This record gives sequence, C-alpha cells and structure tokens, in this order.
Amino acid sequence: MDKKKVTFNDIAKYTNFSKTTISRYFNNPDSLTVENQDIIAQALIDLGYQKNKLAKVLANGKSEFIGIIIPNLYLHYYAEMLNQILSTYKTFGYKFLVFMSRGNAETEREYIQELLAYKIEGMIILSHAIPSSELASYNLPIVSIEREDQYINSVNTDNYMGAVQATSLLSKSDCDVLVHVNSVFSKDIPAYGRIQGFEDTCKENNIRHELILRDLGHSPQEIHNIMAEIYEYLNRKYPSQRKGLFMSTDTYANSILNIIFREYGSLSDEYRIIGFDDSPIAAQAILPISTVGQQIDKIAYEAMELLVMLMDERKKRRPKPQIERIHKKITPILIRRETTE
Amino acid sequence: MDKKKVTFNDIAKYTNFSKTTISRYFNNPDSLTVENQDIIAQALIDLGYQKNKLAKVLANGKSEFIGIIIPNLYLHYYAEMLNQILSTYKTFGYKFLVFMSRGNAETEREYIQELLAYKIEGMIILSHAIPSSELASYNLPIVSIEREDQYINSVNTDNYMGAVQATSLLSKSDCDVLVHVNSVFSKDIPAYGRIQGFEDTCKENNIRHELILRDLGHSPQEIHNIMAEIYEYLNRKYPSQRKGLFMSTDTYANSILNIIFREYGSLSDEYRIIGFDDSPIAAQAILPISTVGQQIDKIAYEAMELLVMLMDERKKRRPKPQIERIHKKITPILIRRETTE
DNA sequence: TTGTACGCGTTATCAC
DNA sequence: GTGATAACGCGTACAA
Repeated sequence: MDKKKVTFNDIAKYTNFSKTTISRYFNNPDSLTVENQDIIAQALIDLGYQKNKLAKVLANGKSEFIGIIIPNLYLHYYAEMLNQILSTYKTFGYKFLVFMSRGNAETEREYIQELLAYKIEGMIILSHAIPSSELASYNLPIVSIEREDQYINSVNTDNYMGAVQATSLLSKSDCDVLVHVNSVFSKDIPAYGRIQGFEDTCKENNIRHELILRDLGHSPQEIHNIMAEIYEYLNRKYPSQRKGLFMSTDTYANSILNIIFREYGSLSDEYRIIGFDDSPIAAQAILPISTVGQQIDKIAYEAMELLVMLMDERKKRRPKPQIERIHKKITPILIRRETTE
Repeated sequence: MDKKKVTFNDIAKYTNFSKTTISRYFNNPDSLTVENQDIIAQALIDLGYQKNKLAKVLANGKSEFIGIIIPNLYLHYYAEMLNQILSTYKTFGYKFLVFMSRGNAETEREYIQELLAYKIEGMIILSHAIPSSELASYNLPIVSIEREDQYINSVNTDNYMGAVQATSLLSKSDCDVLVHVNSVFSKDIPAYGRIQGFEDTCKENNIRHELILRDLGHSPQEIHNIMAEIYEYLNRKYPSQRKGLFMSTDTYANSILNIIFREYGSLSDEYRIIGFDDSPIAAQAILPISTVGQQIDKIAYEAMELLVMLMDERKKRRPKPQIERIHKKITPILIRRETTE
C-alpha cells in the first residue's frame, strides 16, 4: 500500500535538493538546469508523487475554485447552462464547487458560507432567492445569470430583443391578434423584457394584441389543464381569427400545440405558435416549434470571462475597486420551424 | 475593507484564550464552559471571523470533497442524476467537485489527477471512457452509476427487470409481434440487460419478436430519419399486424410516435409503444408515452450511502480492505400511459 | 477545563 | 541556480 503520501521533503531528500528547488521545478522549471529537471522528474516517478493543491492554496491563497449556486437541474435551461460553465474548465482552469438551492434563501446563505470557507475566488449565481444587494455585500467577484442583478455583475439574454424577434415573426404570418402568455414575476427579472418587447412591438406596429399573465402551473398535468383553459378562452374570444401565440417557454408552447393537434390532427390554421428557449421539446414536438434560442454556450463563456477578469484584477498588488456594475446582454437567435409557417 | 482575514490567533488574542481553545470551541464546544463559549461567540462576531476549511483539511486530512465525473448534461438522465446527487449535501455534508468529460479517456485521466490533487475522499463515476480496472487502481473509494463496473462498486438500474416489465405490458395488449429497438453496445454495460430481459421474456412466453440493434442517430433530425426507416420496415414486414414497440429511450419512442401520429392523426391501432427513462418528453409527448421509470433519486441516494460507507471505513484506524465489489440494483417502475392502451 | 508545541504540504523571502 | 527559514490557518498529542 502506498498509504504514506510523498511530499516535497521526500523528493528533496531523494534527490539531494531542497524543498525550494522542488517547488521551483513545478512553478518555474526554467530556473533549473535541464539535467536537474530530469533528475527530479525521475524522482517523481520513482516515488509516485501526487500533488497536493490544498497545501498550495493555503500557501499562496489561490484556490482556483469558483462557486456555483443553481436552482435546479430538471429545467433544461439550467442543466445546459451548468453544462456550458463546466465546459470552460479547459479554457480557464477553474474548478467548480456546485450547490443546488431549491429557492430557499436561508439554505442559500449556508451554501455561500460553505463556499467562502473553501476560499472560492468567485461565484456564479443563477438562483434568485437572495437579493443582489446582499450578494454584493460579500465583497467577492460575482457574476449572475438571468436574475435580478442591480448590485452585481451579470450576463443575460437580451430578452427584449428576443421578444421583438418573436413578435415580428408572428406579425408576418397574417395574424389577426397576437397573444403573449407568461407567468407573473417582478419587473427587475431580466425575463420581464419579453413582456415589454412584445408590447412595444405590437404598439409600434398597431397590432391587436393581448397579454395573458397568470400562474401557468408546474406539473405537466397542471400545465396541460391551464393551457386547455387558455385555448378555450382564445377560441371564444377570437373565433375564426388567426391567433399568433408567443409562449414564454417551449414547454407551454408544446402543451398548447398538443391540445390543438389532438383536436385537428394538425396545427389548425387559426393558430401560429412560437416558444422561447429552444429546449429539446421544441425540436421533438409533434410539429417542430419555432422558438427563440438563448445562446447558452455564449452566455456561459461570457460570464466566465467576466468573472475571470474580476478575479484577476483582485490578484493584483493594487486592485482597483470596481465602480460600475457590468451587465452584458447576449442576443438570442430566432429559430423558425413549422409552427409559424 | 476587511481584507486581512481573521484567524484563530486573532480570536485567541482578543479573548485571552489560546488557539487550541478556539479550535475546541468549533470541534468540541462541550469542553468549554458556557460562559467562555459566549465570549468566543461574541468575539467571532466582533472580529468577523470566517472559517477556512482548506487549512482544516490540511491539518486533519478530511476534505469532505467528492469528485464527480459525468459525460454530459444535455441528456436529461445525467442532469437529473447530478441533481439528485447534489441534493444529498443536506444529508451527508459532502461537497461536490464536478467535471464533465465528453467521453475522452485522456481528458478524464487529467480530471482525476486534478481531483486527487484536491484530496477528494471518494468519487462517483458516470462516464465510461476509462475501464473499471484502471479506476480501481486509484485505490480510492469509487461508486459507479450505470456503466461497466467489474472492478468497482456500483449502483445501477435493474435493466433486466425493467425490460421484463415493459415486454410483459406490451404482451398484454394483444400484439402480434414485439420489437425491441436499441443501439449497439457492449455486453458489460448494465443497459444490456434490457436486451436480455426482452428476449428472455419473449422466449419464455413464446412471443413472436424481433430485435433491431443499430445506430439510432444523435441529432433530432438523424433520429427522425432512422425512426422513419424503421417504421417503413415494420409496416412492410408486418402489415396489418399489431406491433408492440419497446424503444430503448423515450426520445426514440417519441420520435416514432410522432411519425405515426402525423400520418393518422392518432396512434394507429396497429402500434403499441413503450419507452425507457421516464424523461420529460414521455409525459409531454402528443400522446403521453408509457415508459420504464428509473428511480434516479433512489439510485443517487444509494450511491452516496455506499460511498459514504466506504469512505468512513477508510477513516478508521485499522480499515478493512474491501474484498468484494458491491453492486446494487434498483428496480425501475413501470409507468402506464396512453401508448399501451 | 485550558495551554504548549509541533505537524499538515506548499509557497515566499531572503540570502548565497 | 540553489537553499534556509518563515509563513499559510488549523488540528492534536501531550502536558498542566
């Protein structure tokens, strides 16, 4: 058993160098002669050395840890975002300590304490239980994604532009009325831009429109029932008129599409539908659903790039305090499929 | 700026205790008088102390880190599994260091080295790029989930039983022929049990059956095309006979269901379909798809329980070497929905 | 109940 | 180019 771990001390004795030289071998190899490098390299193999980054962190203060707090992973959006964030390891070299908070603020605070105890250098926040003012008080580089971000840096989808694109697409398909279906939430959430974008576009172009804002349910069954209600309502209110539906997520879009399709065996010509997110369901639906695709890979990359910049600044001898919060917006991409033709 | 971090030393001076007493306050508070506890508690607030677990780890060797290597997160199965694993933090207290390897063995080895450098106490492996024999050689508590597991501990779905349940359900709906559609993979993957379960059940009950094993495509478009081919093939080979389809994933099941539904405006009576995984698509399909639900929460919990047991054993003064690998099987749950009625 | 002294494995600061 | 030595922040015999 190789239970006893090999340290710089062991290597030093084995090679008749000092600990310092061994350290230099790793951090500044050029300062050793090539022969000595080889000697040490061989010793590492002979002894079966294994790095201990914890000791390194304790000594130099750079943990290379980034904390992530994410609400859940059953929503494809979050899963894909985490996917893309983790994928930046190859580029930036930071390791990720991931916590899931199901929306409980107190839990989230505990997680942050735990992250702080592990000396994370920065944090990416996707959850929304804690107000940004409080997050900012931790005095740690923080980048948020798609949440209230007044006092912290952020990278968000340009929801407004996404809504404008979606609304414009619907308006081109000769709809008599446009309807935006969304849940109710605060105005400081980036996603609120979808509502504004829809309204502004309709008003600017004098398009008849309606906003349906209500709780849209969570379980598939709930969602189905509520969508059925909305469908009935629209049929009554706008009989034999072409209705252009801008649904706030692909899940809702799919649900109402299914209801229509099961009634007619196709998408009734009275309806046009566009979703949001470009989640898998949009492509796998009975009729591929037009949608607004968030550039999750780009958002994740920009968030990391921004965070790395902030963390680097902090490592300088004389770090400049950050004056203004940075808020980046990533333009989404309109994806035209069969529900808007 | 509170740049200078407060240490036990500062607290000791502030309270006129020794570092040891401060340490004991955290690790064995009962050994102090209540009054002294209060004094220290107050000092922590006054000074704004913040734990440093890295220093603690270096001193006592217990990192409370678990490494996770997961192939991706765009498959709902993996996302949900990670979801459930992360959720065990509240129960077991272990922190997770997550890496994504997109199936590259060399990359995976680098990740393992990195994990080892951070002194993880154990590892959960969901990826399959590295053979279990090699993983075992790291001499670290390891639990794998749903992959080749000859030389390591594992927790897997009882794929065989799942297939038996699915096949039995199909056989009860008066099918003339049962067909299992799956991709091709090695026999030492747990999912191979699905093929065996299907075949055995058919043979035991003298049911006419066919196995379609081939590459089933990856992009939605590819999948669609291949499913269309299979659909044509089945129609030619078994005209006007009722075909019971056991698809290896819900994604495939949904794809072929869509093809049929778009042709008939409903699920033709010539077809019965069951999928596998109980992924969201199964519930959101045009017709809710019957499926075999993996108990992901249970699998994750059992994996952690097993891993914690192994890690605890290792912390004992005289750890018993593990002789036999432990392989747990979790029975999946048959979910009857509308495609098998 | 509390304190002393040393160890954990690495880096940083001086020297030479 | 290389080496002592002192940090880094905490745990733990052992002693008192």
